[in-house]
Amino acid sequence: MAKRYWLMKSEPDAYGWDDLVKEGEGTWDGVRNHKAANNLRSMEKGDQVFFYHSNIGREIVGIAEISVSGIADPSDPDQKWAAVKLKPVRLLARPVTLKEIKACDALADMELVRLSRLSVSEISPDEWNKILSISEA
DNA sequence: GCCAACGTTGGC
DNA sequence: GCCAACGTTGGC
Repeated sequence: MAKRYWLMKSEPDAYGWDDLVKEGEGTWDGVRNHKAANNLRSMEKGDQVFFYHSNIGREIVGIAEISVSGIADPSDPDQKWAAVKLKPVRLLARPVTLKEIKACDALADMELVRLSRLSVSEISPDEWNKILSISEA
């Protein structure tokens, strides 16, 4: 399957970009929302992920890549929920804030904006490239 | 199976 | 700290 793009949110207090870099590889578990879990199940090794900091910063800070997909959530005793592992790729040239995303017509109906509580959402290649171009502008 | 009440998340 | 959006729960 073609490479896909995702956006994952985390509160930096709980698990931020710095933690991911420190560990080298992070497990994305603890997701207890069906829509988000479906997205996790759709991910494949090599997919690219924007790492978004919610609450503190409210900005996309870096790019990560799925390193292991389709595993069971280790924090779930029933092993019903999905999880993936991901590795940091690089920081963005500069963070792209939620404000900038909302201000951009091409990005205004991203799931991030429409469903602010969804912790894992899919991003179209166009949206991905647009965000990259904002960060490098 | 419907719907109101409640809890949680996250932006402001 | 407040409020809106959404998911879940529980009564019927």
